[in-house]
Amino acid sequence: MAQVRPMRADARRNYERLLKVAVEAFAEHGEGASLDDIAKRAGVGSGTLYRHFPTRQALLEAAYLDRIEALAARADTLAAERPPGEALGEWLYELGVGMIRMRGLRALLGPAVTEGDAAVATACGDSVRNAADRLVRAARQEGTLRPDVEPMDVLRLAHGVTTASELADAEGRQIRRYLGLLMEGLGPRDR
Amino acid sequence: MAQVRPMRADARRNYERLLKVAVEAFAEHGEGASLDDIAKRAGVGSGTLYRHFPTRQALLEAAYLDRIEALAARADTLAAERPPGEALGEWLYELGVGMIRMRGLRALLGPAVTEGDAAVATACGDSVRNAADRLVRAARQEGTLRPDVEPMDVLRLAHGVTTASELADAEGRQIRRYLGLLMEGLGPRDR
DNA sequence: ACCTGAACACCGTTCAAGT
DNA sequence: ACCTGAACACCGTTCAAGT
Repeated sequence: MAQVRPMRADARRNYERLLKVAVEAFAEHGEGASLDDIAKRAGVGSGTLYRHFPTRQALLEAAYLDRIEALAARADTLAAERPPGEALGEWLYELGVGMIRMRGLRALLGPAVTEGDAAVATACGDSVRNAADRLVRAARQEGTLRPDVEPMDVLRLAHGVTTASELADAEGRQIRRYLGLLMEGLGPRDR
Repeated sequence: MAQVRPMRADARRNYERLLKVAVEAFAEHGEGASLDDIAKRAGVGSGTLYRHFPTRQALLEAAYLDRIEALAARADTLAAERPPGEALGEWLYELGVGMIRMRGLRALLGPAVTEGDAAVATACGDSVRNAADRLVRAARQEGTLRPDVEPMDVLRLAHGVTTASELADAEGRQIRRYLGLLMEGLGPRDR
């Protein structure tokens, strides 16, 4: 692994300003927020934005990296505090609430759960997939999750249910209920 | 209701060419297909497209109206042929397959299941909601569907599950399985 | 009554020129 | 080494001029 050379002072400053403005812009206008506008609001030329973040996905990833890591850490906390099935359900709920509150997070997580043969190995994707892996494995062992359901299935379905609850209302008030119905379906067969 | 005056011959011709090209373009490039390109390919000025279809939604609706009506009719056929729960499941499956095959149909149906206090009363939306209404009511009566689940909930969740299966792979090979898990969750509580 | 296409605004992306 | 901003391509939308 190449040692990452420290950025020049002005580059570092621009990088940080861009991230700060990007989070605001994504919150305001969703994942489609104008990149040109972000550059302008950050007071840099558009070329500078592209230099630091060659694609929209790269910018999204950098902007939400810390919240993704917080979510991953939260998975461990929940796993330690509650029985596996409950931990998984609560984690998915918090993930869903995050995707609704921080518009742009969902756009970032979509590709991470897509069967993209390559190019999906992003840092964010790995964090989320690993967290889901741990929770799903435990719930399966406990017997509260069907054995044929994979972590990726759970992530995709949670993503879909979040979308569904956003269709109900923009604030996602149905998310808990919809996730409950999903979890019921993911439980062991019993008839 | 105002009597709809017949279109002038050239207008009618343009209208139809636009629809035909639009279906192709949406299939090829998804809901975001370039309107300018559609006009060009249909051999009309861009103004003509806007005259006939003031918004992208209006074009989507006109393009898919017949398939929506076929789906609504299909609901009645299924209701006559199978027990209610099965009819609902199969109908949702066919709806999902349609949304994956005809990219653009999902974009059309999204707003139709959104809690938009107004402006949602489109012809397409009404057809789909009515069909879902009949199937859901019957399944509830039969006892294979939880009584607290509304038709709109079912439509939204099916929409979400379809999105989830498209995340798995572009052809939606998981849709049957994912819908099965959802239907399990929508069944009566039994423990 | 309907159509055309130029005009305008906006956005993404690249790259030559600057420091 | 990094930044700037003009330049280009593309798209949505409107509207004056045409038939």
